[in-house]
Amino acid sequence: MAARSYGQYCGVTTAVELIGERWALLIVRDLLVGPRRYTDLKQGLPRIPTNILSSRLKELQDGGVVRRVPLRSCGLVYELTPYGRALEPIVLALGRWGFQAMGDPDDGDVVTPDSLTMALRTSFRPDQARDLDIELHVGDVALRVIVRDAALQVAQLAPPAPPIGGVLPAGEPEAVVVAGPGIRHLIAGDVTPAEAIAQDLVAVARGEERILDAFAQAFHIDPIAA
Amino acid sequence: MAARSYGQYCGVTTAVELIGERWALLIVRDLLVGPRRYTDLKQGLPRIPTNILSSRLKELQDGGVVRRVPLRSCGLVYELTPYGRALEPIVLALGRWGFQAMGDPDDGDVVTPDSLTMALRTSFRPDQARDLDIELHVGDVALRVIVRDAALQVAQLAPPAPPIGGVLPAGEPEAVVVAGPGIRHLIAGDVTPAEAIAQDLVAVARGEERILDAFAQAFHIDPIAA
DNA sequence: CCGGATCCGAATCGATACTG
DNA sequence: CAGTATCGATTCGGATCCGG
Repeated sequence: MAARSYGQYCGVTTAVELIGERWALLIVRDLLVGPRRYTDLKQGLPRIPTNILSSRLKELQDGGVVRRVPLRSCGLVYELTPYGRALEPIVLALGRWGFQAMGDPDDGDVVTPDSLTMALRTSFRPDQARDLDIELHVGDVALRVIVRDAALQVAQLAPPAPPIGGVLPAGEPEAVVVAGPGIRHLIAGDVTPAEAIAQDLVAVARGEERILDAFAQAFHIDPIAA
Repeated sequence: MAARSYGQYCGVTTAVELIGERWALLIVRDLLVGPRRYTDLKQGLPRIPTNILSSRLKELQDGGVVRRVPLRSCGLVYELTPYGRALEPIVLALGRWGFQAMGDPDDGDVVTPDSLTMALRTSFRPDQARDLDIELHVGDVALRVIVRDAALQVAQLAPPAPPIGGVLPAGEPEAVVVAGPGIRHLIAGDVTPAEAIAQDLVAVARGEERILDAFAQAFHIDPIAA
């Protein structure tokens, strides 16, 4: 009853009624990284009005997409239901599609830990990836990015405390990579790793610059054939 | 500058800013069937206010998703750009996802030729499909559905004249199938073809009832594993 | 008929403040 | 921490109108 109906009996329409409202899919995006508390979501979506976050969570619960789970250690988290988790390939595909249209960031655009985590998942190519273990900084966000046996693992380091259930990987990364928004040119294959360094899109603060070859191979989004 | 920004530098966010406004993805759904005129779109989306249709088309053009093409035979059509057409797997996946949540139709819900066409594409399994040629009626909508060599072809018959570029298949269909909304239970595999007939979800008006076996095999959506 | 543009009331959204 | 309340700013929906 939350969403005004489109008046059509159709799967796409039903889907859009469930997750098509403003902010809804971004909430799902963040929950795909892991369960989150109300406050975590609010921080990860800095511009969302709190009443809207509240409404969306209620609607997503009514739609069977999200579940509210009390924690034994006080507090509660929101997490995706299996049905909600089934959106993962769709959100990843949307991320790849939208990636093509990303220009330079507008003033005030931020990068959040969850959005960057999903961006990495979005561009990850299991079949091309060799093992890799780096610390990646973009803006304020710091992630530990580990590829092992064609599997991607991302842990959030700096801004807040590690999220619930997030286990910090032991050991030291092979390298520390510091990047800005221009890193998308590396992922898009517009520039080689060497060019990316030369143009200051990316810097390797510690470790060998050759690590970027492995990075660019593991994380890549092909342009849409015209 | 149409869409209010979410303030994040992220592919998913960019995608949602391009196609996340109300009605936008349904316009894309219809355009995935083929180029459409303004009036076609308005008919296929009976509840869309005309000013909204107008705004969305403008925004989709600005976003590089839709193109406005004047026809030599007078008039003009909207069609997807290659970038817009790249949404096809996403829209199909969303249709499959939303299908799981479809209950019975609400009062006033309609089925349109384009939505039914996309619903068939959504549920089509090329690897399982044997050749098939039927006329399918759901509500007022009549389609000619042809499977040949694991390829699906759908032509719209009754309500309006065949759409631009739509070629009516020659010859007679093997069968005429008349269904209601309950056909989704057949596609979901909740019922066998025989049960679907017994429960009056589907009727074979002409031809052999066994044709439904081929139909159910070609068009199927697996439930999401819980 | 086609392809919209305009106007206006209703519903939603955004920003801020406030509470258990 | 996890929301609710309030209120002005936008957007949406429905109807009408207009030029070709």
